[in-house]
Amino acid sequence: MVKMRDVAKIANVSVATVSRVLHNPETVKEATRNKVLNVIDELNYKPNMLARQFRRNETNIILVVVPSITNTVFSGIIEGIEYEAANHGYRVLLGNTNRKVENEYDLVELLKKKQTDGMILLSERMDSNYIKSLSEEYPLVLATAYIEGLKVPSVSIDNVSSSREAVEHLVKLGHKEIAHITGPLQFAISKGRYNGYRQAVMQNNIEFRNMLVQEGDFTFESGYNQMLKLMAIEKAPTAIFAANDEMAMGAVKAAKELGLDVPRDIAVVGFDNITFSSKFDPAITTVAQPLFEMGQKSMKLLLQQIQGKPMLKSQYILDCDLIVRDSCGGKRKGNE
Amino acid sequence: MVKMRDVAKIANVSVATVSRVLHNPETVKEATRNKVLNVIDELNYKPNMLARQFRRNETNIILVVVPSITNTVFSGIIEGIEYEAANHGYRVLLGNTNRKVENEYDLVELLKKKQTDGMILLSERMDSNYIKSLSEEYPLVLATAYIEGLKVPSVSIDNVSSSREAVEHLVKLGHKEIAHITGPLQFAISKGRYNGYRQAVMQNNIEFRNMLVQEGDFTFESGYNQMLKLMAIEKAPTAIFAANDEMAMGAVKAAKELGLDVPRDIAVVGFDNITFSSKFDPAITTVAQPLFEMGQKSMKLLLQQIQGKPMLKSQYILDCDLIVRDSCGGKRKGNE
DNA sequence: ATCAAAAATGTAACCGTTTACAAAAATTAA
DNA sequence: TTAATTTTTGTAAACGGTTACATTTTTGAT
Repeated sequence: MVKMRDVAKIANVSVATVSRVLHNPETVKEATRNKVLNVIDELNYKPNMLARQFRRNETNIILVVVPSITNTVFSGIIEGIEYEAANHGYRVLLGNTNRKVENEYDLVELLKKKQTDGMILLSERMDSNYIKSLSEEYPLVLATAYIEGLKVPSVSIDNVSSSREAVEHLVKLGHKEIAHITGPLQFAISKGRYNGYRQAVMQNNIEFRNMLVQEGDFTFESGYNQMLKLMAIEKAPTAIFAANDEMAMGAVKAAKELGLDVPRDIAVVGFDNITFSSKFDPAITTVAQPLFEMGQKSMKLLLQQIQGKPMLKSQYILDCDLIVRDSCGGKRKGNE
Repeated sequence: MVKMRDVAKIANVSVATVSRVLHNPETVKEATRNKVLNVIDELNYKPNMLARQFRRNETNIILVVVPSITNTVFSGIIEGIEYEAANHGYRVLLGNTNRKVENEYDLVELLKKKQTDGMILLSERMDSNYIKSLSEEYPLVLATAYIEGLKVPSVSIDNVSSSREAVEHLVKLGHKEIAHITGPLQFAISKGRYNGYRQAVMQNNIEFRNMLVQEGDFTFESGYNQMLKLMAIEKAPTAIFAANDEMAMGAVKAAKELGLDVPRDIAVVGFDNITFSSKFDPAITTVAQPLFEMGQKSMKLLLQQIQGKPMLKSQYILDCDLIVRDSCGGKRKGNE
C-alpha cells in the first residue's frame, strides 16, 4: 500500500506538502504541485480514508434508520437522501430495524462511537425524550415522523390536511357515507390521517358514524378484511378512504368479490401513491407524498447540523398532491 | 469525549489492560476486569471506532452497489445482505448508481481508499475484465449478475432453466402459440430468460416464430405496448411469457383493453414475484427468485473473502420457484 | 543591494487504539 | 524456600494522515 510518505520521498518534498496539494492546492507553488501530482499519479496513490477520518474525527457517513428497506415509501425517501448526500461527499449507511426498537437503540451506538456523522430516522419507536436528548448531542433528523412538542429537526407531511383534502374530494363527488380504514392507531401518521378524515366529515355536515371507521394495519389483507366488514353494515358506505394504497387495493379486491364495481358502486381513495397504485385496475386515486424531496430536505437539514450552521427553521412540512385516478369515479348522479 | 486513557487512569491500570478487557477479557484477572468494567460503565466510555478502524485497518462496513434502491428486487436482496451482515457485526453502505457506469467506478474508489472492507455488486455495467482484476485485489461478490467465463465469486439464479420451466408450464396447459416479451437484450438476464423460452419451445416441438418475440425494457408500459403488437399479428398467441412481472401486468392491461379475459382468452406468466404480482387482478403466475437467500449467500461469500478463508466453491446458482396463480389459467379445453 | 513582508515549505506533535515485547506477579514443582 | 514456569500487567511503538508553528525562500519596495 503506497502511502503519503512514499509520495513525499519520491517527489522530494515533505508529507505536509503532499497533504496540502490534496487539500489546499492553492497554498503550494505550481511547480511543486505538478511534481507532486505526477508522483501521485505515477504511484497510483490513494489516501487512506481511515487515517484521514481518524485524524479529522469525521466519517462523511450518515446513518439512515429504516424499519424496512423493501417498503417503497422508505426507499423513495432514501433515494432522495442518497442523492443529496452524494452531492456533498457523504455516503449512506443503512440501518434496517425490522421494526424492532432494540435495533434502533443498537444503531444509535454507531453515532456515539463516531462511526457516523449523523442520523436520519424514518419512523422511530424509541422513547421521544431519549430522541430529544440524542438530538441535543448529535446531528439528527426525523423524516416522516414529526414528534409533537419536541423541537427535534424534522421533515414531514401534514397528514391531517392531506387526508382532509382527499376525503373532501369524495364529498365533492357527492358521497355522504364515507368510510375510513385506518392504519394502526398507535402511530402518529395513522392518527393524523384519521383526524383529517374526521375534520372533512364534520366540516361538511356529514354525520360521523363510528361504524364507518375500521382499524387496519397497512397491509393489503387488512384492507380486504375491513372492507368486507364495512360493506356488511347497515347503510353501507359509498366511498372508502384508506390510510394507504395497499389497504385501498385490498378494499378494491373485496369490493370486486362482492360483485361491486369500483368506482361505479363504490369509490376508493388511498394514500402514498406507491408505484402500483397507477397500474392497479382501477388505477387508485391517492395522496402523493414528495418522497424524494423529503429525503433531500432531511439530508440538507442534517448537513446544516453537521456543519454547525445556524438553523433558522428546523421543522419542515412538505406539501402532498391529491392524484385523481379512476378508483374514485366522477360526480355521482343526482348531485350537483 | 472520554477515552481509553481516562478509563485506565481511574481504574489505575494501563491502557493496554483496558483494551484487553474489551477484546480478550480472558487474558485479564477477574478482579482487574471487573474494576475496569465498572469504570467503563461509570464513565460511560464508548470506544472511538475511527481509531480502532484505523489501527486495525478494517471498517466492518461493506458496500452494496445497486442501480436503484426503489426496485423491490434489489431491495429484497439488500435485506438479505443486511441481515447476514448485521449477524457478523458488519454494516451496509449503500451505493446507488442510478444506472450510470461512472457512478460504479466512483464507488469502487471507496474500496481502494479502504473505506469499506468489501463490495457486493447487484448488476454491473463496468468492463468485465476490470471487475475481474478488482476481484483479485479486493473482496467482491456479484449478485444477480453472473459473468460467463470469469471466475468472480457470484450468486445468481439460472435464468435459462427457470424460464424454460415457466414456459413448459404453459405448454403443459395446452398452449401452442406462446409469445415472449423480453427484457433489453443487452442484459445477460434478458438473454438467459429468452434462451429458456426458446429451449422450452424447441424441446416441445413447437414451431419457433420470431414474430412472437418482442423486446421490452422491463417497464409496465413496454409490456402493455408489446402486448398490443403481439395480439395484432396473424395467428395471435394464446399465452405470454414476460421476462418480468411489471411487463406481465402491462400485458394483462393491454389484454383487458382488447376485451380479452385473462386467463380465459390468454394466459400470462411473469418473472420475479414482486409483491404486487399476488395482489394484481388476476394474480400473476410467476417465477420467484429467492431474494433474501441470494443476499445472505452473497454476504457469506464476501465474508469468506474478507476473512481470507479458502473458498471451495465461489459461484452459486440458487433455485427459483414457479408460483402458479390465476393469470395462466388451468388446462385448456380440448387438450389432455 | 538590502531589508521587510509574503509565500512556500518543513518539522513534529497529535488523533485513540492495538499489540509486540518486556517486566512483574502469581503459581507450581522441587 | 527457591527456581522455573505461567499468568497478568505495563511500556511504547506503531497505524497514516493533518496541521500549528517554525523555518526557508521568494517577492517587492527602497
